[in-house]
This record gives sequence, structure tokens and C-alpha cells, in this order.
Amino acid sequence: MRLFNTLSRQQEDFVPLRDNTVRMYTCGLTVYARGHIGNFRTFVCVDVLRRALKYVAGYKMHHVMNFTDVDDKTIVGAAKANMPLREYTDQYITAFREDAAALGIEPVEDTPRATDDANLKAMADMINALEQRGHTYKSDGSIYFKIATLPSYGKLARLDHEGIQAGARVDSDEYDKESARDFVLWKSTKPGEPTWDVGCGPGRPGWHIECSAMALRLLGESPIDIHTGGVDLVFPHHENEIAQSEGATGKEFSRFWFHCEHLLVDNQKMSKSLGNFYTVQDVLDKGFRLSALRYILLSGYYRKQLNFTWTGLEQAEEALRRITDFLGRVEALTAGGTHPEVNARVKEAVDAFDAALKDDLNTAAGLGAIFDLIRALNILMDGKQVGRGDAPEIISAFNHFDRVLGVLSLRRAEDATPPIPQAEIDAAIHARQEARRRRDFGEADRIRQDLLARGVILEDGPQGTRWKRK
RNA sequence: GGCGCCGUCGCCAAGUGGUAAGGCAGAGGUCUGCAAAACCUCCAUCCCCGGUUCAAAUCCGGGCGGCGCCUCCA
Repeated sequence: MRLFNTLSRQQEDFVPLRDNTVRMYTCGLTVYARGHIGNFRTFVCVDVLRRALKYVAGYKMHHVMNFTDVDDKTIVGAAKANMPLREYTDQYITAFREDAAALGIEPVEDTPRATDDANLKAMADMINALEQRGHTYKSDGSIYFKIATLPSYGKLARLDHEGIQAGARVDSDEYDKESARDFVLWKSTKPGEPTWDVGCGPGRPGWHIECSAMALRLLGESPIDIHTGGVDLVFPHHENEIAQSEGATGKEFSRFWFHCEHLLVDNQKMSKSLGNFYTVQDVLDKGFRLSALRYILLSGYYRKQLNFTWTGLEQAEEALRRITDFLGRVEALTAGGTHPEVNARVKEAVDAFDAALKDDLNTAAGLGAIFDLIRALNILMDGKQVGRGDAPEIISAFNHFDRVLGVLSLRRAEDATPPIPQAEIDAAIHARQEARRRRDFGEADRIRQDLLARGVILEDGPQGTRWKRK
């Protein structure tokens, strides 16, 4: 598997360090609000990475994705809502899980949250280790990381140190730092704020320490294999994670850094602070399906910005329809027999698909291989060159594609819940058949129109009438 | 101001030295009671200008345009 590594700014061959198991960490959501589809672009891309590592490269996964459930925004939000912090963040964790499931994101092995006792303890341990190695200083009860003690600082972001200007950084907590570049590891308690005393004084964790501590606690000894997140995390978050982890252990933190580019709206970054975001629910409210959303999110290269448009969703919807219609056609095959030509085409497509995914997740090329196969097999079906006996092989190839893309199963699940009760559809199809037999096409068309208006499309074929969701 | 990414058909998007994948939309045709679906055919020389090369969308230089990071952020 070739993967672009932000650390080297190059594609590299990826192989897990130990036990054929990929130890991967993903920076998850800060749970002060519902995630938007820009957030989910990253999580869908990471999901495709995870699935490609499992189902194409054949590795086992130990994948951790955290929830940041304590920071300025969660604290302020909980106070405003007059709720305990934990209860406040619970809502958004639940919402995230719902949205993630609805988008076909595979559950990962561990989903720690920062305020779990074991994690807070791990943070304190790491801070103490940093203290022993002389990387910290205290000021007003807070503990800071002293960047000057780590010469390699900046290796990920490759930022000019002088470019990080003193005073430019708006630290809402207004603690005293020796240098603008230094960052807080543990924040001293302020009145009315939640506080923990787990071994490095009363206070609460800084943003970066949780990921370093949880990654190493759950994934084991450094280095872990892959660390992922959105590009905006490269600096300062990931740079600081490296500083903490490598400062504390003296060993490389993560071998690969995988970053997803942003989702744009109107060619601008989609973000909560700009207010130009859509949620999963917004997409549903507009009448689109989440399979289409997932399709559009994974159809381009993950390292390229993706401009989100409703037109794009419509196009994704149609593209997906082409695939599912094809599969419907395969499932409806009646003539017997198998054909070597089918076998050859399928093998070709699977190889091309796997090669594309192994090439730094070239999903666009992978989809190209799928559509090439669809065209080839449609031509063969038209020429009666595909039989019932070929179907299992074709279907198993598409199951393989979808283990990685995770979009067809989503579509099927959507289709499995018809907008009208199944019995009603069947009755309408039957009534329409009767009308057609009488050559009462006015009535037949009326029935079809009626179903269409209620979200069901009818298609007449040689084997009778099929229905599908609009 | 510093660092980085990007600019391929109406829209989306692969390809990164050997003569432009794929999807959507569009046009014509086959099929159909009509549709739909499906199939066939058609539909770009790659932002501009120079340069390197037998050969460039692909490499180099210079423009123009867009975006991101440098501050919470997926």
C-alpha cells in the first residue's frame, strides 16, 4: 500500500510495524456541537483508509478514535445549557455515532473520551515524564511545554519558527507563557470550571495532551503506525502531539501521518466558526440520501479540496443509481450457464480496483474500474452472454468493492425500507398489470404516476415489473 | 508577509514524459403501449506565455486565478 506521509511529504510504502496489525489513531470530534459534513468528509476518508487496509491489503486493525469532551467550547456550552459537562457532551457523542452509522462508517476498536479516568491518568503520567525530562515549566499553576527544549519541533508542519509570532496567538485562557510558541499541557483550575487532580496538580487537560496519551495508552509502545485527521490539525495540534509524545518517550510517535483535505462550500472552508456548514440532517431534509453523500465524499482524492454542491449530490445520486440498477439486472438473470468472458472481465476489474486503492487511495480510479466493468457486462448481458451461473462471481466482486467503499450496502439498506408499505406496492403493480392487459394505458400510467409521486419508480422488463425507490 | 496545495469537456473527476479513464448532463439511434432502465454512436488536447525533450496535460521558469495553514477548527 502506497500512502502519502505528511511527515516526508511523499508517498511511501506502508506496512504495519508489528503483528500484521495496523495501529491507527484518528483525531475525532470535539463534542460541543453536532458534526457537519465537512467533519464527516474526514471521517469517511479515514473509514475508506481503514477498509482498504483491512479488505484490500489484508491487515488487522487496531483503530482508535477519540472524543474531545473537555475544552473551552464544551465547558462554555455546558454552562450555557446549565448541564453537567459529561451530560452535555454525551448528547453530541450520541449524535456523532448516529450520523457515522448513517454514513456507513465502520465502528472502530476504541473510542476513548478525554475525561475517562484512565485517560486523565495517562495524561498526568505523560506530563510527569515530560517534567522529568525537562520539557516543562509551570506558570500560575498551569504546566507548559517548552518548545526550545525539543530541537526537532516543527518537523511535521515545517513552519518557520519565527513565523509563529508572539501575541498573534489568541489564548482565551490568558495564561502566561515564556514563549508564544509554547503550549499548555495542563491548565490550572479556574472558578466554576471542571477540574481533576490525577497526579500533576488540580486542573484540566490542554487540547493536545489527550491524543498523545490516549494513543499510546491504547495502541501500545511508540511508534504507532498511522495517525490521521483533517489538514487543519497539522499545526498546531499534530505538531504538538509529536512534541509531547516524543519528548516523553524519546521515541518516534507515529510513522505515518495521513491528512484529509477540507470540504468547501462556495469554495470556502466549511466550518462551524464561519457558519457555512450543513449537517447530515440538512442533507436528508433536502431530500437526498446519505448513500449519495458518502459517494460524493469518497469519489475524489482525499488530498484535494472538495467543493460541496447540491448539483454534485444529484450527480452522485445518479452515478449510484447506475450501479444499483446494474446489480438489479444481474440479480434478475434467468438463463443458465457461466461464461469465461465474464470471469476475465471481473478479474480485470478487481485487479484494477485493488491497484487503484493501494495507490494512496485512488478512489476515483477505483470507481472508474467499476464503471468499466458495468459497461462491459451490460454489453455481454445484452448479447445473452451472461448467465445465472455468472451472477455469484459478479456479485462477490461488487461485495468486495463495497467492503472498501461502503456505499452500496448503505444504498441497499435505504432501498430496503420502501417509502410505501411493500404490500401496497405489490397491489399497485398487480392492478397496473391488469390495466395493461386490458390495454387501459390511461389507468396504468395513472398508477405509475401515483407511485412515482410517493417515491416509487416502476420499470417494466421482460421478467415483469420491478420497483425501486426514487 | 511566511509556508503549502490546486487550475483537465457544461458540471464532477482520473491520468504526472509517449500521444486525454470514468460519472452526470446533452444529441442521434435500438428496445418499449408509453415511459424508465439498458445498449450503440457522438461530444476536450488539458488557465496563459516561454523553455527542456524525438515526444509534455505531465518536467523547468514566469504570469494569471482559486483555496488552505500560520489563531479554536475535520
